[in-house]
Amino acid sequence: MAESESGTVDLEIIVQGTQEGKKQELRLWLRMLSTTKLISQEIRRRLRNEFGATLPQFDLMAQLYRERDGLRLGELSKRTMVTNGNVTGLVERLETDGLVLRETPDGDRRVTVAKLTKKGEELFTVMAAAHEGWLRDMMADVDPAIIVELWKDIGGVKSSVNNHLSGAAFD
Amino acid sequence: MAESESGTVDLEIIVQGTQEGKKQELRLWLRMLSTTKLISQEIRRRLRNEFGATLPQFDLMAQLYRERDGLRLGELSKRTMVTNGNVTGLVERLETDGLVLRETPDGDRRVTVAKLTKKGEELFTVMAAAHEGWLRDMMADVDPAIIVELWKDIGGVKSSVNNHLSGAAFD
DNA sequence: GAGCAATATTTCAAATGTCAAAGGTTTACG
DNA sequence: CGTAAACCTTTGACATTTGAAATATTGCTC
Repeated sequence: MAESESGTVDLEIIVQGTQEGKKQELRLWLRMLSTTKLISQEIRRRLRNEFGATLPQFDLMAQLYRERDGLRLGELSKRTMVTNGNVTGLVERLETDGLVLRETPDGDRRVTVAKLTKKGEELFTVMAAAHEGWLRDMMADVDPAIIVELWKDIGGVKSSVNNHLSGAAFD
Repeated sequence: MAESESGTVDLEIIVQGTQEGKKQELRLWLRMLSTTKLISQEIRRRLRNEFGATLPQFDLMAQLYRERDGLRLGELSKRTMVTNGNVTGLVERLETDGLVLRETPDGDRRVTVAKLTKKGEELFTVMAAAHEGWLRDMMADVDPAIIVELWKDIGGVKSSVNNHLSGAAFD
């Protein structure tokens, strides 16, 4: 990081400017998208082969795992970035498998809260450990310092995107 | 976690090591995933509102646009990172809308080649320009140098992942 | 307390996505 | 030739996804 402060003009920037200069964002986006797809597919494959689970199910369970008191479906929807209607079906299937249960709190009958069952917790614990290992494996060739830097810089991208949405959203 | 090179010990690494040290990859992955989802949703929304198109359709057309002679469905499947069966339906719908056409080459009747129609080309040209602009907007707050750096470093991640897949794939 | 806006979830139709199996075609080999 | 292996696409069963409309419940206002 930190090239060319004030005063001097950096050659690299000039080169970029003349070569392309405009489509850097598009190029970055395409690479982010393909890399994310690649990793997703790999995780999906392993979740399926080793646990008979799907990635959205894993994501949903991950959210419930860190909120042992359960989450309202709307909250689940926000945290998993999945639409409401989608959460309904997802939770339904997980309930069928006995991994999640639904209950309506006394105070407000509009609300449905989903929780992990004992069985769900146990399964998730195993899956989460495997999942973390898969990611370490996949990124094994990447310098740890780069990983930290990527995390920060992608955070910057995320913030920028959040500030330029047409609809409404945040982090 | 294999830190510490020879001689000097970097403070930052120590801090990382004591704080977490292990889950950096997972943390990065979660951020990549959420950021990608965020951008995807925004692009999807705008494609729908402004052009009545979907993101997978746009992706598919983008591939055909840069291969004016058309692509075999298998090639389309690889480039869009979508399964064969999915490409079939995608192309079918685009054909219904008159944006894409299918033809079987003389030499090999197993093959189906998809091409953009005139109408498809014209629509894609307009969409692509808008699409690029949206990305520039969304990433407007990110330093251009960071964008280039992210592109490179994510490339490194992609390579690493490709080298550690359980199934088979490449770039 | 009747009516209505705000909340929260579900339902619905259409599209996308995976995987596995089935269908044709071509190629290679004996 | 004739058959088996290899190749390419489609089909089928399910799961996920979105967006919009429908339901249900609560809370507020007059």
